Amino acid sequence: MRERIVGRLARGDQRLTSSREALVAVLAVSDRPLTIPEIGAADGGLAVSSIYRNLTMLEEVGVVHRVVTASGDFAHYELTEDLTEHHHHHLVCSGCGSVEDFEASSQLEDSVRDAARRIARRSGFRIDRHLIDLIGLCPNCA
Amino acid sequence: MRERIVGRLARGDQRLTSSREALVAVLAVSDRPLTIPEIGAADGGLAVSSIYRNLTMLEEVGVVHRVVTASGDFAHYELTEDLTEHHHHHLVCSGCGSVEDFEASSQLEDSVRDAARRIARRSGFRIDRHLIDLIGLCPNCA
DNA sequence: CAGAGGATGATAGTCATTCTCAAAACTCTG
DNA sequence: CAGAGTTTTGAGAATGACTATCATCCTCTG
Ligand SMILES: [Zn+2]
Ligand SMILES: [Zn+2]
Ligand SMILES: [Zn+2]
Ligand SMILES: [Zn+2]
Repeated sequence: MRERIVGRLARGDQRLTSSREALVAVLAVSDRPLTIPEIGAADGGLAVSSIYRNLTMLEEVGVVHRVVTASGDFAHYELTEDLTEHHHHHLVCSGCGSVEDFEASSQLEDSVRDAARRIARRSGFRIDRHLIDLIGLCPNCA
Repeated sequence: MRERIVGRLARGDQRLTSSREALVAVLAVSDRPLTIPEIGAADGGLAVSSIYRNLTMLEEVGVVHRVVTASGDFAHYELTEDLTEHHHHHLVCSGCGSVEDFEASSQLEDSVRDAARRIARRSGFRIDRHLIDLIGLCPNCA
């Protein structure tokens, strides 16, 4: 895993500094996508501007994925699926903005892939990934 | 349709002014969600602040739905599905941010509803709606 | 017509995110 | 280890989508 991260960084002429390793470690330990404030709190002494700069760069080289749910709210970050090798989707609370992971049934995944193939043929889009969000209110907000 | 819009506005103590009717008309004619600049261009002489204010209000009373794809990019607006009576999903270009509509197969819709039921039971979330985006590059950007 | 309540639009404010740049921390050679 | 060259960091300024403000304008009712 560390291996592959170093590899992807190298492909973009970037190094795995201790700040970046700390960011990745925080995300690796969480079972859900985290916001910048959450990451900052977990990591401790890393400047906000550095968190943003490094996460943006880590996204460009394919180590990290940015999850946007509502505008004007903090984005959430997680490791990319091909690093964790765990394809999943999101359960989003429209009250507090929190995000949790869930795994879809293989029937659901198959249906989405079918749809993607069909739509790609018809529309001329090149489809790279899909996104399935279930949106509602978490126990706290309900 | 105009009927139902007036009804929803009234429920929120709001009237259907000519500005609001113009906004709704622009959205009703489009086959895809539009950004604020697009709506402004289509409508002509309506102040940007009024477009924002009215769309926000129309969203609160359930006439309009705001579609957020990337942060720092314009949101897109469309009429709510229970006004158009046309449940659909989105094909999003990660290059230029454009959004198109597509209709999912009933098999896909069934699978999502199943997943929602199962996840709701397990997690305690109250799930209100689902979102399926296919993300890739449009013919222009590819 | 007067007056009250709401709608409009120009502009100022907010806030997540990005940019800037000087200082600090590496890296590499000798 | 020194010291030059390069990269990264951090504090604060800048950006830009969006929201709040408020004086003015409309639209009703009586
Ligand atoms: Zn919540
Ligand atoms: Zn999936
Ligand atoms: Zn495009
Ligand atoms: Zn659906």
